[in-house]
Order: sequence, then C-alpha cells, then structure tokens
Amino acid sequence: MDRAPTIKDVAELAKVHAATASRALNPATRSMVTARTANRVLEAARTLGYAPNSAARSLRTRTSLVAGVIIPDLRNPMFPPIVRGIEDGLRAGGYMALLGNTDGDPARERELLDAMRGRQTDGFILATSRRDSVAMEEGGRPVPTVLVNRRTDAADVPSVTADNAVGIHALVRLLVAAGHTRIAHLAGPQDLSTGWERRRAFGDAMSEHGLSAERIVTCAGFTTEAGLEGTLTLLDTTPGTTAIVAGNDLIALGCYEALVDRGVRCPEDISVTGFNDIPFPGRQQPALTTVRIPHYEIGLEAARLLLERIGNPEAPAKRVVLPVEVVERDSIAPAH
Amino acid sequence: MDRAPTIKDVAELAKVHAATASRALNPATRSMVTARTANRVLEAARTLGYAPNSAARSLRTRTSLVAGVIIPDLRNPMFPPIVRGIEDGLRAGGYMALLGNTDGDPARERELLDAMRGRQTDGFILATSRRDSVAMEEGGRPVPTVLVNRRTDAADVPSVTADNAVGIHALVRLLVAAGHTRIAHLAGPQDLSTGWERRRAFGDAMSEHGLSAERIVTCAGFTTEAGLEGTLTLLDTTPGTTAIVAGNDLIALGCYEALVDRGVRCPEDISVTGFNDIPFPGRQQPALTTVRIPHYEIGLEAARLLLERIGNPEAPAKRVVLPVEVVERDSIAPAH
DNA sequence: TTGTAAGCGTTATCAA
DNA sequence: TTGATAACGCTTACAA
Repeated sequence: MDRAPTIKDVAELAKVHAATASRALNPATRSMVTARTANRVLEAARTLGYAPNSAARSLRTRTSLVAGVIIPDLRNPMFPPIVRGIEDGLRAGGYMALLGNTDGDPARERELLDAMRGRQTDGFILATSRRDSVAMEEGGRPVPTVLVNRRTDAADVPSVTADNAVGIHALVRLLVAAGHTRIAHLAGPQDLSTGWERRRAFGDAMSEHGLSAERIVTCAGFTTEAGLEGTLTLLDTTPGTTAIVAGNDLIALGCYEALVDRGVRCPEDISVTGFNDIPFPGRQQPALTTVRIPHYEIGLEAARLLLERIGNPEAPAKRVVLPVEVVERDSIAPAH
Repeated sequence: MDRAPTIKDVAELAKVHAATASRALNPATRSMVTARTANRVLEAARTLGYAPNSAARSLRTRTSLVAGVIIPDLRNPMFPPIVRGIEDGLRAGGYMALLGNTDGDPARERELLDAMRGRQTDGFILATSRRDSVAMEEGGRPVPTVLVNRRTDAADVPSVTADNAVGIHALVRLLVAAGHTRIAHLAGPQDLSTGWERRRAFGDAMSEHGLSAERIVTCAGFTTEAGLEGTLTLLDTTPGTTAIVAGNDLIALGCYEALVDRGVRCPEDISVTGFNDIPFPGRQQPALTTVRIPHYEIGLEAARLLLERIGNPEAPAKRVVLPVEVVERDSIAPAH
C-alpha cells in the first residue's frame, strides 16, 4: 500500500459496499447496519489503519471540524492560557484550532478571516473584537462566532468575558479602605469593551463611595508605553492624586515607569492597581495588586459556546461573564 | 446568493469555462491564459468575493496548505514566541498552523498526530521529540517534519535548535572568571536533546578549564519541582559546591527554593545560572543570570525549513543551530 | 488558448 | 439492511 487506505479498501476487505462501510464507520449511522457487518467493517478499518480523508468529507458535508482562533498576539501573556483553554474545549467536540495573530491590524484580521473561511472553518473564536464590530455572515446566515475577553455592544454575538465591573469595584473598595479619596483611573481604549466597561465601573464605584470620578485619563492602548504617557498627563493635570486604578497590568507597568521618572514613590506616595494578573517578564517593583481573571476557563467556556453555536446557529446568543478575584500584593499603601 | 460562490459562478460571470477560470485564478498556471481573459476572471472573482473551496482543492491536489504544530503546553513561556515565529514563517508560504498540546504525554501526541494526518496536514513542526524518536512515514514516504528546540540523535529529521554548547560554555566561563571551581550541574532529562547536550557541554567546558565535572545531578524533568528535588540531592551529596549551572530556568527556580529551604544564600553562598531566559511569573530573587535563546527566530526558521521540506521531501535534512547570548544579572557572586 | 471530461474520497438519496 | 449512483468543487490530462 503506497497510499493511504480509503473507505473503498476497507469496504473491499470487509466484503461490503463503500456506502455500507461509511454507515458502519460513522457512529451516528451505525444503527442502519447489522452488528455483524459493523464489526467486520470496524475490524477491517483497524487492520488497514484507515483514517477518513477529511478533505473529501468536508467537501461532501460542508463541515471541517476546524475552528479559527484569532488573537492580537500570542506573545501577550494574556493569551496562551486562553488559547490553551480553547484548544481543550474544542477537543471535547472533536474540533481542532487554526490559529492566527493580527497584531491588532484590522486589515490583517480580514485577511485571516477570509483565508480561514476559504479553508471551510466551521466557526470562529475572536479575541480581537471592538465595541462596534458587527456579526459576520455568509449568504445571509450568521457565521458561528464567539467573542472572548472582549465583546461588542450589540448583544447578538455570544461572548465570554471576565467580570470587569466586579473587579474594578473590588479594587476601588480596597483603595477606599486604605483611606484614599483622590483616586484616578488610567482608562484603556474606549472602543474596546474592556476599556469601556472598566472605566464605567470606575465611575460607578467612586460614586457608590460618595467620591467623584473626575481624575480620568484615557490611554492610547493597553500597553506599557501608553500607560507611561497617560500617567504623565495624569500627574500634570490632576495634582493631589494618591491612588491610580490602571486599565490593565501593562498600563500599570507603564505607570510604574512614569512614577520613577517623576521621582514619585509607589506605594508610599501613590498606590497603583492593575487588571488581569498576567505573568510579568522580569521583576515588578513593587509587586502589583491586581485582579486575576480565569484565563483558561474563559477559553474553555468560549470553545463550549462555539460548539453549541455550531450545533444551533439560531439559538439566542449567550453572554457569559466569569468571576474574578482580587490579588493583594504590595502596590497599595494607606493614604497619607 | 445563499451559498458561497464557486469557481463555476466566477466562470459564468466571466463567460469562460470553469477550467479556464481555474487556470486564470492560479498564479502558476495563469500564463496558459490570455491576459484579457485572466483579468476578466480575476475581476469576476473579486466582485463575487470568491474564495476557493479548500476541501475540494485538497481532495484534488492532496495538499492542504495546513501544517500541524505540536508542543507540550502553550502555557510554558518558552512556546508562545516560538509558535508566533512559526505562524509568521508559515504565512509567507500561504500556510496556516493547526495547534495541539500534548502535556508531554506520548499517547496524546499519537492521537494528535493521527487526527492531524487525517485532516490532510501537509507537514509537522514538533517541539516534543525525544532523542530516540523516529521519523514518521506514511506508505514508505517520510512525512515532512521539522523539530524545534529539541532534536533526535538520528540526523535524518531537520531541526532548529539553540546553541546549547556555546551557552553552557559561556556560563561556565563566567563562573570560572568569578573564581568558582567547585561548580555543579543540575542536568535536565537525558532522553531529551536539550538535557543531554547541556550536560555534555558542561563536562567539556569544565575540562577545558582543567576542572572535573563530577558534581552532577540529573533532574526528573525541566520543572521547578524537579529542580528543587535535584538541588536537595546535590547539597546532600556534593558538599563544598559554590556554583550551580541549572539545566534551564525552571530548574534554576526550583534551585532557588531549595536554597532558601536550606538557609543557603544566593548568590553570596552559591551562585546559580539558568537557560532559556523565559519571562518569569512574578519576581525572581535574585534576578537570574541565564542564556537567552532566540525563540521567535527558532520558530520562524522551523517554518521555513518545513516549507522547504514539503517542496522537496527527499533533500538532505538540515540541522540549524541558532546563536545564543548570555544575559548577566544578579545570581552570580565571586567565589569566597 | 480554451473547452471537455474525469476523478480525488466521502456521504446522501434512492432503489432493491 | 445493503447496494448503486450521484454529487460536493476543484484541477489536470487530453482534445479541439
């Protein structure tokens, strides 16, 4: 045998027709066949080491058992555990993941999406959506899609996100308990749900404590550089700030740098908090108080949702929100 | 149009036969067609938003433009940059990556390999090979495969690895320059090329400096736990050790823990070095002197090699070794 | 240069 | 319950 065995080879060995072999091989149709022939076919398949040709199957059934997973950059420590969760979740349904990075470039995202659809991908898990992104469709039918970590304003696409509001409320509570009142927020980009929800939650949390949320600077991105810039602006425009709630851990890191530049001590002069609890390259000084989000579980749940969605594309879109947990470290000190 | 456009739709719109459309669409065969018709077809394809059905193409051509990438665990910080490099390298050849994690389980690896082969994967990039792993074949023909980071003893499979020998030599030179002579090695598993090559290089480097490499303990794995265990054994069996060359960064981290347990100070009492320069979760104390390997480039080069291999499976197997760089931090002190 | 036709391996429909 | 047959969309001899 110098080529992979086909279902015809199996059928021949089992002395049945290819169609019968197909029925015997597929668990869903196995009941259409007598147990005896089913066994003969299975046995033949085993001895030949038969594996179905998925290209042929895809062509015929119009499904591929492959899902596209699109993220900004795998090197962002947010994503490896999420992607791992996705992979494990997909595996449970016999699916595999086709992975693509966009570096945040919408054009690149389009390309990837097109290329993956051309490859008969059955659905997508996207970590790249913006608040105004719209649901994909193909010939009037929605393409099964699940958003992960970020979501759109429109509620028509299923999503799995962390509980941003609860996380921010907990951080603000911690700061208030430490005596802070002049608390600022380094917001993330407002076209991303994460940036927007956290900013909104910050406003809500402040008013709950009878404080006004006026010390807000919006950063250009969820990056260290943007965090540095944002902090400098913040220090220049809102004197008296004693605590900063950063939009995420990277912004908090940039904040650390800016504080050092300006000779401001953390946490003695200004307390700082992050969000996400990503593993840091190298040392953080001081260790950052932040909100841990369940990265792996977010991915796992997203995969489950996608499998559901593929099974029933018309079902209402679930929006799953997973609980978070505050991790107290050394970046908060009592207000002076 | 309630279904994706096929090449027939394109042909119809361009008023040519499907075969002609196919020739016009494929850059390799475009010269068989007049420029005028080629343009008409391309134009028609664009207006319809045509994307070729890859299942049909795969079925016909027996290639899928998909490569399988198999790693132990994406959450190991070694792998994200490697995988990202792979993806970028594959993209250059129009390929995409199907990703799978094995958690180091050979059975799981077999499953993945089979599942991916069933999906017509054109080749594999494996980060999971052991020294005694054998080249895969299918019907007598080798399955195009490239090994990353680890390789087999047999030289018949292409691989891309970091220069383990140079890295270890540089570390030993650093320690010797700091006055150390009683230098120990916490070796990684000897069935992995990384563990074996580093151990061998340690022996060579020591003799080059006229020192004997007798203080060696082999750890059960490249993990923090194994590093802790190994260090305890080392301290118990080889008194007088003033420096430890750990098999990788995780082993070094375990070493740190063991030293703290035993009340030994690092680097004052014992100097420690790592390998890989992975981004650490949280803080390391003291910052680890280690060898940085070019993760991204390793992945990129592996992808290039795979594309070459797919193009010409019979060509001799290249074994690419990429240069490394020592990163001096705070975990080495002068010998007392 | 273009059209015709066959076939890749599977599964769904229809008939026996 | 099983077999025959057609079709999925594409590429490639071969013929025109």
